[in-house]
Order: sequence, then structure tokens, then C-alpha cells
Amino acid sequence: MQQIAPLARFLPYQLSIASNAVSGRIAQEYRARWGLSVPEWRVMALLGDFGKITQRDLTRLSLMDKVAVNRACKVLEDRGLVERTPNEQDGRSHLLDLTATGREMHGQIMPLAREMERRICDGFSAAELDMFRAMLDRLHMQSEMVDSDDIESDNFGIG
Amino acid sequence: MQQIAPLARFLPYQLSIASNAVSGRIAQEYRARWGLSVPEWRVMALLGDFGKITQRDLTRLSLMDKVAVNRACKVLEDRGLVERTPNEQDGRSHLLDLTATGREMHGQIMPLAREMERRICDGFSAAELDMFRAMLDRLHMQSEMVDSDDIESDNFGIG
DNA sequence: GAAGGATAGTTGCCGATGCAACAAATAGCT
DNA sequence: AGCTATTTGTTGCATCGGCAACTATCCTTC
Repeated sequence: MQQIAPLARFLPYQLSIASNAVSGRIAQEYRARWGLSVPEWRVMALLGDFGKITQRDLTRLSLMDKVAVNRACKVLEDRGLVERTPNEQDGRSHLLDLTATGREMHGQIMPLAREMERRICDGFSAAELDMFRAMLDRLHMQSEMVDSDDIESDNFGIG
Repeated sequence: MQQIAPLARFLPYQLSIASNAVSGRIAQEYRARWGLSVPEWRVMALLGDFGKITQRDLTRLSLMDKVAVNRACKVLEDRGLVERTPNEQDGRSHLLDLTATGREMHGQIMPLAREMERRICDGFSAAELDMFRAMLDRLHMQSEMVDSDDIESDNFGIG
């Protein structure tokens, strides 16, 4: 058991456990302080920035599943943090926005988010973080471009 | 909707969606080709490298929950890819290892893993990837060191 | 060697997440 | 206008993953 597992150098794995650790730590904080789940927190963050938008807009902005957005909105509405008004341009959807209570909570939530981000990233320069973000975005893109058939045909590059 | 959402610059969020995209893409591949879940794949990778070890060892090496390891082992055993032999040093546990069939599958799985990693990381230098891995590990560590009470006491650093 | 505590593995349960199917409304085509 | 396809939001269902509780075995201490 002295040997370092190759798994520990498999980048998708390292990415996964780092992401789980960071997200888990932040989720724990929001749950403990305000009883908010991650999707709920994301919706509040977006509504605070964008004001009256639809669930569809929230889905696109958050990159979450529309069902996750819908459930988060429902919970927030039941808690009186978010309100819906009819959308006169489109009868299928509603316009969502923070209530006064929701706006007040948003004012506490965002500073905590920034502070936790700052602490988690403590010790890295702005340039390092920018490069890190750029790499994340590119890995994200490139993972979606990998073509299965392509891999199949060359026998994993070992044939 | 022209504005770039601040959420898109929130590092834990970027980390989360990048990780989900990468893991999801790879998980899809393993599911389609061999019907393996991510935990099952990880167990096979570790058994291929370490040979006869216990579930406890697998839990430590994989950083997964012991329940996840147990369920993965059970599925792999039922599929005839993994076998248990009694552990003479400790009657509570068994020694797990790949069967001949499992070893054959392992021989196909690992090249695919490396090839997908290579394609997802295509365009980055070894130095960039090393730095990226180091940052992942450090973010992981630092997220676990953030102290709630500490944040509480300074009112999120906003006075 | 018996008792108490620790550890390995297992099971059940609950919450989170995602997809498929659906209803309501809109948009496009003729 | 009327028919069809698309889009938005919603519900139900299956799955996944983690935690708590439990059993069996081991270790320590007396």
C-alpha cells in the first residue's frame, strides 16, 4: 500500500474529488445557515443579478436541468423569498424575482459566497486563477467534443 | 440577458460544471461499452494495479464511501469480474482481485481511460497539466480547512 | 479469558438528481 | 382560420450516493 495509485493521477478523477470537496463544503455552509440547497442558492444568486426572468432563462444561465430550476423556484416561492408574476409576452411562463425578504437574504448570501471563494483560493494569484478558469472551461468543452466512434476505430490508439 | 452572469465567474461553480461535464462524458462511455458505473470502474482500475486487497484498502485508495465500494464490489463479483478469497489475517474482510475475465476487461478499460484523458486534455502541455493538478489538490485541501466560525466572526469581511 | 471499545463489512433509508412523459401555450405553415 | 411542431413548465419514476444503524470480528486491558 506504499505505491501511489495511478488513479490518483487520472485527471478526471482528481477533478471530481476536488469539485466534490469544494462544492460539499460550500453546500454545507448554505444548508447550515439558511437551509438552502445548491440549486436554490444558484437561483437566488441569478435572480439577484438579473431581476425579472423566466425559468427558461434561469435554466440557460445556470446550466442546470430545468427540473432542478423548477424545484428550486418552488421551494423559494413557498418560503416567500421569490415571487412569480404572469408573463404578458408568453402565457406559458412566469417572471420570477426576489421578494423584499429574498433580497435581504441575497445581501447576506453573496458576501459569504465571495468570502468562501476567497478563502478557498487563498494563496493563488489572479493570473493563476484566470488560467485555472480558462483550463476548466476548455476541459469542459473538449470533453463534449470527444467522439466515441473515433476512439472505437483506432482501437484506443494502441492498435 | 446580454450580461455575463457573475455566477459564471464563481470558481466553485465553474469547477462543478466542468467536473460534471468531464465525468459525465466518461461515465457515459463506460456505461455504453461495458455497463460499468463510475465506482465500478474505479474499483477495477485499482484492483488491476494493486491485486489482492480488501474493501477497506479500496476505500482508502479511491476516497469513495465504503458503501459505494461495497456495492461496486458486489456487482463486479456477481458479473464474474472480481472474486473474493478469505483473508487469513482478518476474518472480517476478504481479499479481492480480478478474475481472468476481469483482467481481460481491465486490459481494455485502461487504454480507453488514458485515451479519453488524452483527448480531453489535448492542447495542454505537461507543465500546464501538472500545475492544474497541483491547484486541484490545493483547492481540495483548502476547502476542507475553511472554518465556519471564523467567517461568522468577521461578518464575511464586510464590516 | 472476559468485557469494552474499535474496525470491516452490510443493509436500510432518505435526499438529491436526471430523464421521459405530459399539459398548456405559442409559432409556423398552408 | 386550422393543423402541426416546438417550447415552457410540471409531474412521476428510476437511479445514485451518502449517512446511520447493525452484525461480525478483532484488539486491548484487566
